[in-house]
Amino acid sequence: MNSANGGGTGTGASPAESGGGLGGAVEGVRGAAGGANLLALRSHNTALVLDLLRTAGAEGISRLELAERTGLTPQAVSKITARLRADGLAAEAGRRASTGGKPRTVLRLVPQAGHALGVHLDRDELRAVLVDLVGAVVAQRRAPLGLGAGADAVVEGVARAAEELAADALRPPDGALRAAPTLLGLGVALPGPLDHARGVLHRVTGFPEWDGFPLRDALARRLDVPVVVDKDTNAAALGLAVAGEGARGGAGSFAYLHLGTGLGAGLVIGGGVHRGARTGAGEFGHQVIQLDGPPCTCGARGCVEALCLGAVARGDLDEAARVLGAGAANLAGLLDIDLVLLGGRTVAAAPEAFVHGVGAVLAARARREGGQGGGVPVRLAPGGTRGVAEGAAQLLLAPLFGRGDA
Amino acid sequence: MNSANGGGTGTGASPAESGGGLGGAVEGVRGAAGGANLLALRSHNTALVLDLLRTAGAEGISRLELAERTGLTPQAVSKITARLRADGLAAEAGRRASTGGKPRTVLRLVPQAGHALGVHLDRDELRAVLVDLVGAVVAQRRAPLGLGAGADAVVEGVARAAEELAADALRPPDGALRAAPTLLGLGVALPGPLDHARGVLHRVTGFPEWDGFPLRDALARRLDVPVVVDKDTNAAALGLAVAGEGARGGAGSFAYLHLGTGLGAGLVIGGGVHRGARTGAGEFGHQVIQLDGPPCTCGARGCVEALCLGAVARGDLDEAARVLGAGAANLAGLLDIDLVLLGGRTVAAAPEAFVHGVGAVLAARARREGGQGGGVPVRLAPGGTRGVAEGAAQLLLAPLFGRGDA
DNA sequence: TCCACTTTGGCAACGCTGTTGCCAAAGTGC
DNA sequence: GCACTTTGGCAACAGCGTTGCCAAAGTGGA
Repeated sequence: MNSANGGGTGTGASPAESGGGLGGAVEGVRGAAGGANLLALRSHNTALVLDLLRTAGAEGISRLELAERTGLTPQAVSKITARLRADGLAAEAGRRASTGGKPRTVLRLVPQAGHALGVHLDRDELRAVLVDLVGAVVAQRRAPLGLGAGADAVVEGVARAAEELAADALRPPDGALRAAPTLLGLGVALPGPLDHARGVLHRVTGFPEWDGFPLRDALARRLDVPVVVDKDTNAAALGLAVAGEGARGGAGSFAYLHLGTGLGAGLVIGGGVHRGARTGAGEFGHQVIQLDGPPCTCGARGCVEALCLGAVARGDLDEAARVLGAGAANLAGLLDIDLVLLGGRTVAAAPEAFVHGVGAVLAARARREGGQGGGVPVRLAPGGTRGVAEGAAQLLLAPLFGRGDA
Repeated sequence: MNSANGGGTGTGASPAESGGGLGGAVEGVRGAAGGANLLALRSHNTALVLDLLRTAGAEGISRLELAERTGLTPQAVSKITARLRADGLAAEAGRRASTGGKPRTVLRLVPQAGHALGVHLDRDELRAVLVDLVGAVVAQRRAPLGLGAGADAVVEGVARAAEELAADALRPPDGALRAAPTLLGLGVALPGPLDHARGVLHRVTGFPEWDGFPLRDALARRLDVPVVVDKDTNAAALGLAVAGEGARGGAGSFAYLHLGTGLGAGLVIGGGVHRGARTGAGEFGHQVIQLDGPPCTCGARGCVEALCLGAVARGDLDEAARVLGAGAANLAGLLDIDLVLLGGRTVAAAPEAFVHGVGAVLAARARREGGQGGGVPVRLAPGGTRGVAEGAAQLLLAPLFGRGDA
């Protein structure tokens, strides 16, 4: 309910013409400062139903089950789903076995009703995907990337990859992106802190010329579609949240810890990504866990990142995992999260060592506290780096399903 | 929007008879799992208006200003405020200067329209307050407390203090608490982890006999009013949030760090207290910031609490502040909060040393990050320990103003 | 084969929400 | 004293979820 910016998908570009009935059906038009009108009510309930339809996946879900899960009356669900069917977002898909009366009709989401582009800008590579409404990858592309080649070149590279993907998979009549009626927009994930709300980069590690570059507006102007930018760890976390990790009842909270050439985190609280006041939350790597410890690249001493990567460089994976676990335990204690997911190249190189090592620290902490249940579970994040581009695309899909900023 | 329990004030006791129009007017009856109906819509908007009325305080606020701030139409605000006036919750209070037309009528909250009891159980003392709708203390009481005297004695002591306060200040006809039509309930704050949702204590430091005691239900049965229990740090943080600390536009987020005989934190995110999945969030004191450091009472090594209190014991306040600052910087980086507030007896003994020391660490961190604005501000929490009982009372008032669990 | 029963889910009427159009009330300023 | 501006209530309205009712579509026993 507390969404300061109007939904998170706003850009400087012109508003969508609500073509095809998708944009207009679910666009949460909420009052400037929290006041909710009937449109907002409808949007909220529609998003809730859509989210359940998405979670149900291919096997679908019945109207009555939707009513139970949402708390709405069956008749309200019928009206909402009728609207969704009319808009092409949902469809009937067979029926359940009877329990003595008329069998329940099963509804499912129509994946082709909406698409989103996601781009992951890494240090040396660009990875772009086109996903449908359920998050399945429809098409993908890779290209080498030189962040040092200047803003115009990178923007052009991203735009061209996006256009090619959309042209291949959506076959628009005249080649313009906007002509594809189901394209919701483009999400971009990249390393380093940035202003998610305004779409402006702060610091791209190693490339100071990017400081303050308004990437979102530049891409929105170039492509004429809504654009959202976010940190790579946030995109990865969002992708994991949508994929069902820690989504127990849709209100799960977990931390995704990414250990690659750096160490960052994405926090999911209550089903949505927590970005904080200045969208700078998740600065996990420069958490100090060793006062006056070895110097870190950030200028401080004893950061988890420095200690952990130092241990990795020495080949001491047990120590690396222990250090990472200490940071994870601090995080788990502060936020009382449900789950810790580990990812990134360094973790992928020795998954068991990290999962076990971090898990051991968290289990020890739980025992000290009078352990009920054995502590916060630790798992390997499925998908690896592959998921970042998909998570970036989810930045556009999330608002449809009521997963705005927490 | 994600409130698993129905509003946070539910108890095992019978529901309020909605007498006087206060209970029925604002009780957020939301669907079981997020589905919102018209009643929920009304509750939401009413709470929003009440919150703005409370924030406006004695000087009041006009209908049009309410409309601007909420995003609702003036007519909707008129309807809502008419209902509030009919229920006795709001009243007209003069008018503004004219700007060329009819002057605006100023509305204000009627403080006497509602009351809540708050009790702070400390190690050796019980402190109870009765506050009105705006949070002003109407009456208060102190009593010695022996947590070792057994559950029945403590429950009886709390109940008696509550009854005396209510009898003195509310003058109920027959001495029964329920007879006081404006009493919303009782909030209890005490140290140590507990289950806020169920009202069950986990561990009260030094008194293992309290483990698992269902304090909320015991008090609710004894007094026959709604009861909410919470950690003392959460209550203090809630009290500070209501008092306007960090409430820039009602969506502020800050951390309250309490340094007394222990070290704990209360987190306010988006105007509401963040408690986490198992209501165990805010475990700040046992954050490890010195791997393999000196042993802590919790069994781990290098906890902030151990390091900080150790430095205090040595008389090295600069080091204590530096250590506390390191923990605060970790927290600020993870959550990207707006403000850090310091409180507790140990801080109160040397406020400047801690405020400056912690502030220096946060400022240094901001400089390393390319400082825009000088880092997260650090201030002394006003009110000191006095605020905990008032914050406990706010546990009952918060739902009226839309400040449920974040 | 028929019929009673159960369960689903649409139709219609309804209550209540915020919204819109209109206008009386209450000021200012020339 | 009159034109103008601004506030805020009244009445009609569209749209939300809700309720009452009933047709549709199954099962299961006679």
